[in-house]
Amino acid sequence: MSSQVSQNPRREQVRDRILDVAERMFASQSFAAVSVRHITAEAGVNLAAINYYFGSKAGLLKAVFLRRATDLNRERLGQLQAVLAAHPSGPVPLDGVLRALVEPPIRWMFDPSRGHAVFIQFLARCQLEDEPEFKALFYEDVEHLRRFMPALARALPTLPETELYWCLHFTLGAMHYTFTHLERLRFISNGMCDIQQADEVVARLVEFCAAGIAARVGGR
Amino acid sequence: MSSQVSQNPRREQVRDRILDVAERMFASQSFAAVSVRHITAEAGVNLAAINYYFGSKAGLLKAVFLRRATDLNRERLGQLQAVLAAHPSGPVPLDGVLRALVEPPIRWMFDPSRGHAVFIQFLARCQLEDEPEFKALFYEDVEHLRRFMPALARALPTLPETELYWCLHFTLGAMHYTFTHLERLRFISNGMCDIQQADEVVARLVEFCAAGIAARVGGR
DNA sequence: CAATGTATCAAACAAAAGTTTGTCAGAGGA
DNA sequence: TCCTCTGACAAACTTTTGTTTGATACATTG
Repeated sequence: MSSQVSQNPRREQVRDRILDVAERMFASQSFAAVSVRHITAEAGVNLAAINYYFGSKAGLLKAVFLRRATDLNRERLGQLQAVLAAHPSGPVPLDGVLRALVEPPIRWMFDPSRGHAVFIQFLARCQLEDEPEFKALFYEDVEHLRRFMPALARALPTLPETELYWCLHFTLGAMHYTFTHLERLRFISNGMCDIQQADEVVARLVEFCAAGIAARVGGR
Repeated sequence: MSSQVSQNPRREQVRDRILDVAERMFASQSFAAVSVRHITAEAGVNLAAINYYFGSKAGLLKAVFLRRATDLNRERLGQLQAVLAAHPSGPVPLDGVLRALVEPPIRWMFDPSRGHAVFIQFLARCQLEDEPEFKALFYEDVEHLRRFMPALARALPTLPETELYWCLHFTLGAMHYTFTHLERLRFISNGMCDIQQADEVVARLVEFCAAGIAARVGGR
């Protein structure tokens, strides 16, 4: 195991291998439950490598987050801009806005290539970490959700701002739960809800939330 | 600190104090992140007390769970039975079924007395613990959710079973997220969504989910 | 009163944790 | 060739972890 480590002359390889393993472990276990010894052992690198490359265990978590968070937010906002651009004036379809919010992460979730699927679960789990250092990291990430508020306001011109926030909240909830508890849905339904296609999940999610929001508009 | 510990002749007092502190700490931090030393220090009891009363740290978590989980499930199922009994034949109102599902925990969440509010967050967080010993504990708890399926079927006779599971899933998601991320809703809305009343949250949640489910029935 | 069992305590235990250190091999530049 | 810098390594470091151990005080029971 230790003899075949040095067969790769590439420099970045060790760093990326650590990030991949850490991403996977932090996705299924809490920060405190994962030890740097487990990560380095599974990655086949030296124990000191994490402190060498990332300064500390906390630095590693940050690096795992930052490696992909920017890309995900870019996808979301790009899709949002596309919807807004398609409707330059007047109302924007609610479906489109919601889709821009939930489709990119759901697609990542079902993406077998690279660690995209794992990252989504990592993201969902790490939001619950309580250490202030991490909270600040994820609160920065919340900022990009604020960009969806003007779009929602354009899709629902009659709804007061407070209502919009509640709609966003419930939508994020249904999405978030899909990240973390999809396995449980499969279990509780005795395998009936065995989902392989991202499109189907996105369609269900968007339809559910759009209807829930529409009820606020009409049934006031 | 240690001199005023023995002022209470009651036996159960130490046990309950440990449970209260552990419930609170496990609600805001992961299992691995909380040490028995932190718990016992905060509870003002001896370090060995946890192993004495609960056998192990894992046993303590189980005890925290079992202390209130039964009561919560009883409330839920009681409310469900009341709705079903009020409509002995024919269709059951969807609102009532959903309300039986989400109202008890949301009420607990806003209950200032005892540790009810903390327990709900404890419950939400611990569902993500990965150790098989705990997973089994919470999968038992999933069983009582299955009791809601016949009721949902009576409320939505035309919907296939798979659809019912999805509706249950999204509803649990919106509810669950309210448990864990209510603080974030307050933050992202700049305090506009400053909720104090359980009734309002329940009403919003039930309305949102009922409409989302109704869309599946009508817009097929 | 004597005996028993329970609850609490300080102390120690072994294991695991994150981090630091010093050394060595090798590539690249002067 | 010599020097320098980077990366990888084993080893040790200091805390902290969960758990166990006896000893002691006290209430209850015989």
